[in-house]
Amino acid sequence: MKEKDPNKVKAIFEATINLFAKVGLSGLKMSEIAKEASIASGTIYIYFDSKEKLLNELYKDSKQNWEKLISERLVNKQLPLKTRFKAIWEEGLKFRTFEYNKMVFMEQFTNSPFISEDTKVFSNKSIQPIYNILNEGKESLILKDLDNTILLCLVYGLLKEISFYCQSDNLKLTKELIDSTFLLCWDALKA
Amino acid sequence: MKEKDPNKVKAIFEATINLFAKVGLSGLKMSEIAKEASIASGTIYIYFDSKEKLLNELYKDSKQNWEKLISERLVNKQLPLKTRFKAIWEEGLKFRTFEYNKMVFMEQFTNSPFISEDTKVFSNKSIQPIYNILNEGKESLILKDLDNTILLCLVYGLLKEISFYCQSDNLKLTKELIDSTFLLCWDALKA
Amino acid sequence: MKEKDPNKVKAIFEATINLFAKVGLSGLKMSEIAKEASIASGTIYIYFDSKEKLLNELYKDSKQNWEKLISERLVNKQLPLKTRFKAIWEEGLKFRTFEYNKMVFMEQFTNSPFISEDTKVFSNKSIQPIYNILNEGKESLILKDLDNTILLCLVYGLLKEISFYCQSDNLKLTKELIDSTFLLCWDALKA
Amino acid sequence: MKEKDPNKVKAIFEATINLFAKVGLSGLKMSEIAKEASIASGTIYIYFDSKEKLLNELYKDSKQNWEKLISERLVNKQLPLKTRFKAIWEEGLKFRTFEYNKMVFMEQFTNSPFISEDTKVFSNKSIQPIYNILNEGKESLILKDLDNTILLCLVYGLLKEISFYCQSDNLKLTKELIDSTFLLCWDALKA
DNA sequence: GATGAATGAGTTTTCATTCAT
DNA sequence: TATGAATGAAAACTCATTCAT
Repeated sequence: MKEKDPNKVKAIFEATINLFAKVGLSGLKMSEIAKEASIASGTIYIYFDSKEKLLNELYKDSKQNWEKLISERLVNKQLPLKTRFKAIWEEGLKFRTFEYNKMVFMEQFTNSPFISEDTKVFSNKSIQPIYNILNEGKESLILKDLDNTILLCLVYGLLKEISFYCQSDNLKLTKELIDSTFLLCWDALKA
Repeated sequence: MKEKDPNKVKAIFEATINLFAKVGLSGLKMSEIAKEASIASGTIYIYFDSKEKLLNELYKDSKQNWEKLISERLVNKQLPLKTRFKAIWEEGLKFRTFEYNKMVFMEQFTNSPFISEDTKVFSNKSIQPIYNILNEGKESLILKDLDNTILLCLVYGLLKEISFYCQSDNLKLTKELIDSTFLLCWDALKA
Repeated sequence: MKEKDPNKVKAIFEATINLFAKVGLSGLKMSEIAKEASIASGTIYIYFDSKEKLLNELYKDSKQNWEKLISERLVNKQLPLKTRFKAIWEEGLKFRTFEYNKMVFMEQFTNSPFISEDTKVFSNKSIQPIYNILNEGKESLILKDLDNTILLCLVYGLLKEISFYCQSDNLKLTKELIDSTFLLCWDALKA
Repeated sequence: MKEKDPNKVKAIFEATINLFAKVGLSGLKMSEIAKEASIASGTIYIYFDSKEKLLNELYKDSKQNWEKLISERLVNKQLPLKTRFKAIWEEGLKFRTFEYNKMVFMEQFTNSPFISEDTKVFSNKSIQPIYNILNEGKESLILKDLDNTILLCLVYGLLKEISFYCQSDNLKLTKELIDSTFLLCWDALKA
């Protein structure tokens, strides 16, 4: 990625995600991305060497956003675990609904021929903070003593599904929804 | 051979799913599918008019398998709700793990340029039986009185995530896993 | 062309001409010819080595039919030239209307990549008898003293056009039509 | 170059006709057309959606050229009918000889699998002006009182055949040829 | 001999990428 | 830098021909 107009990079990323939401990963065409970004197709190549590079950069960018959010939400250790967890839940649900297409892009991209070896080894620190809070909950006997992988499946699984229905307007992201879905989540996890 | 070989359709479907697992939807090439199915590329076109048709048929077939399973599991109304639900859970988890790639294919296909209008309106009776059991549980005050969409998000979300880790060998599909994940699920749903 | 069932050869020829009338030379497909002839596509290859061979054989066969007709019509030298010419005209018009598609096939085939060197040198004796009658007419000062090529253009040109409209039912091949078109032809040719 | 090159359409049309003259309709290949037009095969698809579209557009363009010529030649009503008719004859013969391949393309295309329903209903105003002059001639008792279809068969038939021999250099398009062929035509038509 | 599913070479068509403007 | 027409390698698709039955 060359250092040129940063707004254009952002525009290209946005156009790519918007298009992805419409046509999926397999439907993404450079010419269409350019059209969606209101630029010429050749212009994309000023910012990205290839389609593969563009998608990998977009993946990394999206992943960093998500990780940044998670880690930012985890600072305050003063509050009770349930309160902290709920804060993460709320933030996660909002973020995932708002950035739904980015998240789905990330998931599909991981299992596509576009992902480079380089990107595959890209940081996966997003899981660590959540791991920590789960460990803390298990140690203090608040949460079920199950493998973190299993507990995370519940949290992420519910998060993904709910955010899907929210972004497609089958569910409204209200305070009530956040509360009731967190209740489901918590009842499942608690010892 | 003079008669159209019914096994060939199956072989093509399997080859497509296998390849999909390796390269994703965007990486699927007719020539590669043919190679994977050990037939000539032209042969695919004897059974399917086009790539689009093939993928749509595969989608419908996969969906029907899933729906068939769900509805078959729901016959015996004698047993208590929790027992019946657990049976579905176990079966669903096994099926989804075993047919993991088909399930992911279905999800990605739904948001791809390949899906036809025809397929979009294809039956969605898979949800009905589960809806019924959820309604029954809510009426008898066993389950939380929440929107079915929300409750299904929990069930499906957990199912999807667990089966993902099972098929990738990060989790083993043992009796213990089935029990503990069902416990998570049930604790979440129960009133 | 192997010597097998001669009816099948005829059926294949007919099917080819019928199909040609519908889809033109470029639209001819071996599988469609087979279907039109109510046989399997492989069967065609028992009678003809290749598509090219089939078309070349059909061309030769069609050409021979036409030449046979012309020469048969020219035997009786007793009658006056105009009478003999009119007989040819009538016969030619009937034949061309009836065998319209064969004639058009022949014309298009001549200018196609299918025609073999072998067929190109195939006899062209069809013109000779007409040449003779034109020469006779010019010698006896009945017909215009113009190049035979030019005179033939008039005869064939009118013949082709009229037969086109007859076979497409825009003209009816009645005695009146034969008379009036022959009159046109004769008025043009006569000195 | 940033603007679509209007000459390119013309170049593609010309390449197609040139190639058609060599290999016929069934021998036309997009890659060969591109080579003949000295462009990349992909470039054709910037100007035409498909081979079918290209051929249909070429047909319409060719037809319009012919119609334009015919109608332009018919303006001056001052001159005697025979003079006007001869002018058309001369012009038609020259045009048809010069554009011989276009004319043959048009005829073969009409009976091919490429022609679209859209093109089938494409204007056929070329006949009208000639119809008018024939009607005028019949009313003033100069021409034979025969169906216009029949009279046109003679005119077009002769025109087609003569131009065929001219373009293939078996006849030379001299003043004498124009005169003698017109004489043939006129003798046929005149009452 | 007859069949028609299977084959794969040869087309058409797509689309990431280049490059003249 | 920005453009978008042009490119051509690669993918989808066709269809003459083969061959097991």
